[in-house]
Amino acid sequence: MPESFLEERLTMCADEHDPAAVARAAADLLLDHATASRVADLFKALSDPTRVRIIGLLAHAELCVGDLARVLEMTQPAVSHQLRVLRHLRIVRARKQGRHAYYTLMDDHIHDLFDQGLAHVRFG
Amino acid sequence: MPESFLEERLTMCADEHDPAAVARAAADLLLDHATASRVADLFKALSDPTRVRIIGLLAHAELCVGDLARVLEMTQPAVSHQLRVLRHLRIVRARKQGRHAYYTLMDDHIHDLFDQGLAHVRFG
DNA sequence: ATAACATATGAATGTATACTTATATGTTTG
DNA sequence: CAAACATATAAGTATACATTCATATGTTAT
Repeated sequence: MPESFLEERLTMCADEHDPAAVARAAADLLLDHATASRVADLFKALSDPTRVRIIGLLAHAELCVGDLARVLEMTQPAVSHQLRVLRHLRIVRARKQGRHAYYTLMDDHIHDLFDQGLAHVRFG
Repeated sequence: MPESFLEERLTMCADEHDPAAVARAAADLLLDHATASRVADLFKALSDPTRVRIIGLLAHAELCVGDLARVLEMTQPAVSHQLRVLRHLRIVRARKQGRHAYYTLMDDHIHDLFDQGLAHVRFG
């Protein structure tokens, strides 16, 4: 009964059930490499303390690079590098005005993820 | 007006506003290092394609190490290594029975995060 | 134009980490 | 007890990456 494996969360084990059924059921649940990599990349954005702090700040306000560096007490190139990472992951957006670059979060999904992760750490 | 910075999402810039007010407002929003690291560690669990696939499987069923390795088409030590990482991050729990170790997700928060990340990748 | 400033990029370095091969620990079966 | 099996760990390697220092690009002000 391969379907039953999918209905609810129970134990699959090739030693105790039909190995072919287990293999088939698990293969249905398994993410392909491409999707798994995209999900991993998304979470990688929030897997570094500096980026978490940056995202936490940008969740509330638009800030320029210099202020970010000042508040984080980090060098400007270090902050700029992380902003580039976040930019390439399409998590952050830069608005250039004069000699400043103002950064904000690209969308609210990241904001939601951030809040959920923070909540899990604080009460959970 | 430092409070106004906190109310809504707007632009802060030490060059255009009172630098002290910006510094104070941003410092209020800034996560401390310890919290940021814990949040980062949580997301680190989902920042690797292999772990994403493992978590995706365990979100639906309890599986033993051998089956995980078979389904993922990876060596047993490689899977065991990632399971140890997830165990140390308290994201996964092992139930030992006989010569098998059955793994499940520790709690549903991870399940929620996984779903949200996957949704963001698939639609959005 | 030149100086001062804001940001981005490049090279280099140290550290973390994902996987492999080999082995150790512990469990069932003969 | 011995053999086969399931899982965990150790050592080694290769890659990824976060930061620093130095420099490049571009903007405003004098």
